[in-house]
Amino acid sequence: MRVSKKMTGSCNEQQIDELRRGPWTLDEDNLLIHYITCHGEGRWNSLAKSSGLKRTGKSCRLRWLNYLKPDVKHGNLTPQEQLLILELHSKWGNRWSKIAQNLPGRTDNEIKNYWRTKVQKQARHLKIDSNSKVFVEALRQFLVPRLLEKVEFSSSSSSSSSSTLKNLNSQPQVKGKVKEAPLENMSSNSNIYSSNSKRIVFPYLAESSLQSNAYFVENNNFDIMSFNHSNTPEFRTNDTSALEFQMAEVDWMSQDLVDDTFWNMDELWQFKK
DNA sequence: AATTCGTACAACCGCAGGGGT
DNA sequence: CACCCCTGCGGTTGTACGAAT
Repeated sequence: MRVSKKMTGSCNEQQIDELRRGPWTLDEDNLLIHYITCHGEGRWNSLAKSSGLKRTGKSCRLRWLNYLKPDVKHGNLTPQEQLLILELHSKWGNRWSKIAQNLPGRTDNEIKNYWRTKVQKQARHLKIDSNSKVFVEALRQFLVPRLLEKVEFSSSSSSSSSSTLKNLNSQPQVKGKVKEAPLENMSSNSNIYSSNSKRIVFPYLAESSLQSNAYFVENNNFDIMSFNHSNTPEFRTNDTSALEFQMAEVDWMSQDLVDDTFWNMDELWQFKK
């Protein structure tokens, strides 16, 4: 494989000829890990040259940040993380790196892939533009409640302690405009699930119901204060009347959707039985 | 069993912005 | 100020793999 001259930065012709592309081998991974362990990360172009890797600095950086770095989480996104992505995407759009900063251990690339393969897939299925208000409403009305129930389900089944989801109706409810969530609590340097009772408010969700919604992260669990999606005033707007029609047209329990883990209702129905 | 199709995800690409000279 | 280099971001592509036919 050849690498175009444009992408190589300061490489000369001979170096370009030698550069490798495509999937990383185990040896290359080990070499990169070893080099960064000894010399630290950064200065990727010089790292690429000094390490002996026949890769561009860009490629080394990407491989390290997205895959090899020790604190990178691998595996499926939890329902909590999915909710957070939906929430943050509704606020910031395709600002993947910014979103990733609030999901410790998750990379922008992973979140971007998740959005494209799982969320946009549903938009295609519904024949809705994934950036449209209509699709945001669809997520709000159909996906978010399911994810919330998944969170509840996983919490109640995985923990016997009182740290599971709790109805916090006895807590003072947030009235009016919901305050911006203290997202700094979820910075990349802190584990959002590890601190005790850090309050996280999802304004996107809050806006979707007459009563505001607040979630408490406590001992690895989200606590639902309230989620009253049936009272969504926006659903009475002109914009969403079209959505109602489309929702009626789409079989949300079709095999295609059910098979998808993102929307899989199997466990939910099992839970409800 | 062979082929086609769809999905997930790793990797690449172009571009913009910042810092140094 | 202009230029160069480096870094990071977001969009896109390539490919491995499992499911469906």
